[in-house]
Amino acid sequence: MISKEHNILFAAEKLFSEKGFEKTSTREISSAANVNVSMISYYFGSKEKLLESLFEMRMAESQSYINEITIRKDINEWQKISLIIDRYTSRVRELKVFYTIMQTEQLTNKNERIINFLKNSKLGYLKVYETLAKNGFKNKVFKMQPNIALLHATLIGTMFYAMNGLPMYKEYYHQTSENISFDDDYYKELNIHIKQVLKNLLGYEEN
Amino acid sequence: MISKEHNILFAAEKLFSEKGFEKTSTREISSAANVNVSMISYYFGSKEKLLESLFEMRMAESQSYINEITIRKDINEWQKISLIIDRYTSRVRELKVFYTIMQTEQLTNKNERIINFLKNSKLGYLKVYETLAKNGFKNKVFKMQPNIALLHATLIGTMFYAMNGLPMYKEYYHQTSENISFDDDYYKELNIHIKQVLKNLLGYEEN
DNA sequence: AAAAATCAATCAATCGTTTGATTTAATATT
DNA sequence: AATATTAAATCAAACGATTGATTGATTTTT
Repeated sequence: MISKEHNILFAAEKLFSEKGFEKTSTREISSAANVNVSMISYYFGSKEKLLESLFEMRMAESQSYINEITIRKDINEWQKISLIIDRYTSRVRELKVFYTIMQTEQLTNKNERIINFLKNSKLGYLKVYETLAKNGFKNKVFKMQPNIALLHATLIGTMFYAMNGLPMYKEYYHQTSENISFDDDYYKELNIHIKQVLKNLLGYEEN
Repeated sequence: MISKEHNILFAAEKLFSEKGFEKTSTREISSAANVNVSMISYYFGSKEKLLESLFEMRMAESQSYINEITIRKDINEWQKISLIIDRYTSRVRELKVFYTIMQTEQLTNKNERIINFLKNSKLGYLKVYETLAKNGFKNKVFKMQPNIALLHATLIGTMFYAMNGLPMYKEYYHQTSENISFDDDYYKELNIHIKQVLKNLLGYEEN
């Protein structure tokens, strides 16, 4: 059984994603979560802190798998990057609602805690890519040393923009929004596309 | 002399970009534009329609230069794409405030007129890239025929994500936000980076 | 019997918008 | 050119609605 605290969190996540933080009222959240309005303040303190809690939860989840991959010694740097892309693609798809919120808040949010979540997350990724690219170059896996910030921008930018564009793309090809196999193919293609772009940027050639 | 109507429009654009549409009140807009609150309804009908007017203005501006480039016969397909990227990069930088709004509204806005502005804009770009890629392949300028939707996602996604990431990137390198030559270099690098990615995707090789 | 959870009701604040009066500008009439 | 008439622009004040949050009583759990 899921606690009321989690009900509020998940209901809020869904609504924030669909309508944005400001357009979502605490009354909407509470009725979607089947709790009294006052429960939001009771459990989280405020609507603002509810958003912070949401970020706290989702950001913590994503930290773990990166280290897991980077410390492996049985695969080379490209295979590590390839794995990170795989995990990230499926995670972004799985948590589409949250990543929509993240993108929005990245653009206008002034909350210090949230800004810090985003900053730390981004700097963490940059550090990982930098190390992998450097080691990969040293080990002759990669032939080039691209600008890591731009490489990251391309990776994340492509991922998010392709994700956001899917509904329109789907409509353009006269697909109903329920057709999930269309989505599967789309994300599969996206995954290959991103890897191809990164291969080119890093100068990686398969044997 | 600029009319009050324009004052409102530009004040709103700045505020929407900084705080988001919902967090910006009509009173803030009116005092930033040095007009009475009621002037918003008087000139635009409502706050919502003010946003629509803003989209109408900015979207109309961007349509023209694309056709201008595509119909040229003195340059090949890669040169056309290269030119479009140049124009788009400088435009996005110049109208950063508006494109921030555009990105936000793309994620949560439900207004039909705005959705249509965005849809038509995107479909227009896709059509242009599709034609250029096809003709370029036929004329042996390009060696590959990539997925246009994903190519577009990479182009736009990289551009926006790199743009949004600039302040953090700047802070990371201990640059003051007033240092514009840092920005110049950054956008120059970004421009080259995007072109490199597209060259790889299209299979274009310089002579 | 103490603590935690839940509730309906209410709070002040802020929101977008409208009102009706007033001023300014444009047009018509003498 | 001077005056009268109409239209456009501007304003302070107020509107009803909604917002996030809190209260203090009540129920449930420990």
